[in-house]
Amino acid sequence: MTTIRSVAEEAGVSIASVSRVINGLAARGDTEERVWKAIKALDYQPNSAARALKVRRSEQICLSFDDLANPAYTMMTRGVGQALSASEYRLVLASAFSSVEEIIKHLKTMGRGFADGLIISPIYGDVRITKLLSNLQIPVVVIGTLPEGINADNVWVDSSAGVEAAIVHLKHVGRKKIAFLNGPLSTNPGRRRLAAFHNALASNNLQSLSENVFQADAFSPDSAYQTISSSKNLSTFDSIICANDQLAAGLMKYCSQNQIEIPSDLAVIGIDNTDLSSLLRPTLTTIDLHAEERGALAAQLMLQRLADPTRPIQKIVVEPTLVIRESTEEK
Amino acid sequence: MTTIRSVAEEAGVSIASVSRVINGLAARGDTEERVWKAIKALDYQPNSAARALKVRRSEQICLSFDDLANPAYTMMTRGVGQALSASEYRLVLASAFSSVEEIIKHLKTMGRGFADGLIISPIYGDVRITKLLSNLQIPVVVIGTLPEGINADNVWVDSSAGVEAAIVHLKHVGRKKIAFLNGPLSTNPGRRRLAAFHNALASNNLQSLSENVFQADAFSPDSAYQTISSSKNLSTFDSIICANDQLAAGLMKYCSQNQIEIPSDLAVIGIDNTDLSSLLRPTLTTIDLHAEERGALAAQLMLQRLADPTRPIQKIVVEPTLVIRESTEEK
DNA sequence: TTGTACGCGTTATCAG
DNA sequence: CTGATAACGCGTACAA
Repeated sequence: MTTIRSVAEEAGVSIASVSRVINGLAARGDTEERVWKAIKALDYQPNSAARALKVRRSEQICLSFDDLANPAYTMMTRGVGQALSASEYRLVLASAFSSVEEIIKHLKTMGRGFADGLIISPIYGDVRITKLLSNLQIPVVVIGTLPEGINADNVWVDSSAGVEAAIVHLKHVGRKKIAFLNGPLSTNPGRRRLAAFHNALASNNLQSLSENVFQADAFSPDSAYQTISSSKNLSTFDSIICANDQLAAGLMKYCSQNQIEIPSDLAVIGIDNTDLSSLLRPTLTTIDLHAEERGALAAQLMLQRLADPTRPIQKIVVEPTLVIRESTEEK
Repeated sequence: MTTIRSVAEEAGVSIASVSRVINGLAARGDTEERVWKAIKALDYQPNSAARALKVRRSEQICLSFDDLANPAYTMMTRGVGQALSASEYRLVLASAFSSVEEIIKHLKTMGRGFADGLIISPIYGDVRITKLLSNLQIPVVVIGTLPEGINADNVWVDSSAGVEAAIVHLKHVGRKKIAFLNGPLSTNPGRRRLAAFHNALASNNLQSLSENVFQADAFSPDSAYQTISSSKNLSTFDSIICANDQLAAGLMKYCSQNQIEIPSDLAVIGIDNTDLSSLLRPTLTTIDLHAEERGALAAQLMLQRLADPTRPIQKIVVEPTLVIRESTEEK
């Protein structure tokens, strides 16, 4: 193994000089030159564990969320990864595959100092998670709604405004009987989007028809398909907003199999603007929540906080964008 | 900060005893009890940097690939993440966002000991990557074709067999004029899948029509769309195999915009069996290369090698599966 | 400007 | 079975 000692020997200087050269501190020209030469010759790489132990920084940032299967999180991961790739920090992934217990396990190990910061998108409102987060000794950036009592940098998107815009749009293209296909109510997005739906109906003077909420038990196409298949009142509505594109895709599959024409029989709107939305037939009108951008913003917040721990807490609000495609064209 | 010393003090024993208790070595009943009590009381977590420095293991496994934007890699990541989540190892992501230079940068830092193993899917045949890989001091598992001269555990899928099966299937449903929509030739999959196409045509006594290869410059829907739009001979063919589902989706978009009926005018086959394939209209016949499973297998190979560095090199071959859907139904 | 020496928090060795 | 102590590789006072 090639350590800082071997380099020092090779270059004929002390280890202190090698360390200084590496960390860009003052050194005489020829010393510097010899050190770099030795480093190249031996292909020396500072040991990150020793360095971390000494400087108390791991140069790693942990990204934690609930389910990598959800494309929205994939997009976020890309944003974070891209923003971090230019920095000195590595990205450690801690996806929990939809289990609160796993997230808690992860959070507990965060005290070990293997990460300098945590970016987390906590979709379950579990109090244990909140408690662990608030006890954390490293900076936290939350993507999504900030849990009660947590004071952290935050990237937030007003999904309610997106749902509102969707309903305004539906009204504008002449739809009045609007339904909502929701994901699990055990999640923050599920609860928030449903509430937004009801509020938006009211604020637009639209009737809230009975049984206008279809409740899927996961944010997945299959779950949407099951839910819709087993409920018999879809034909009551002329339009439906889905809590994400995956749900919309599952719904559209059901429609195409049951001779329900989109958009003539039923207008459909999704959320997230995933790749899916422009590839489905018809193409899907959707609320872009800018997941990738939010990931990048969260990473930037983290880098800034790491660079200056004293700066005031920041909250960045991202505005949703309604992307209009074929699935809501006028009849 | 609470260290092993504080725990020792609290428990009234030596730090050596604390270390032993933690690592499950022999200790007298009451000693053990007091140590655990102190650990709970102080909420002690061993510092991972100090531990890594001492035992020369970071308990991290690095996953490196070229582009997280490609759903196939997302699926792989999930497989790896899930397989690792039960282990003591963390998953460090090093996605390179389609730049060879970035991969090389990552590989160079692997010498620092921040990861105990590297799982990599090198799709560019760059010699510098091969060289860096062979110099690595930690175990490597390669997903995909093993670069010349590299001796590593390997998870390989015979995509040629998949293409062959696709062509047999097309022939069986009465298609004879088969085209191929390829991704970049600068990638291993691009080169291999194209070769497989030509071989399969020959072995099935099918005519290789002129200009039967459409060459996209990325494995993305947009790229497929551009490529097909700017080439005027698509109507020459009655069927087309695409180098992945993304390309197929882009192609299908073009078709639906240009009144080309699938499957009656053109049968379409994709590769990867991503979520997309069952959600597109018509649903897409595709070659499942079992990306998630390959990721999980690679992780298992890595865990096994880490547990026993002397075990012989393993190569796991995954068989592709042709998933038949609507896009290749008989006319 | 350079070198010596110490400490970061652990694990592991070796006497007791 | 336990406790003192020497590493692990690096960064940095402090002294030269």
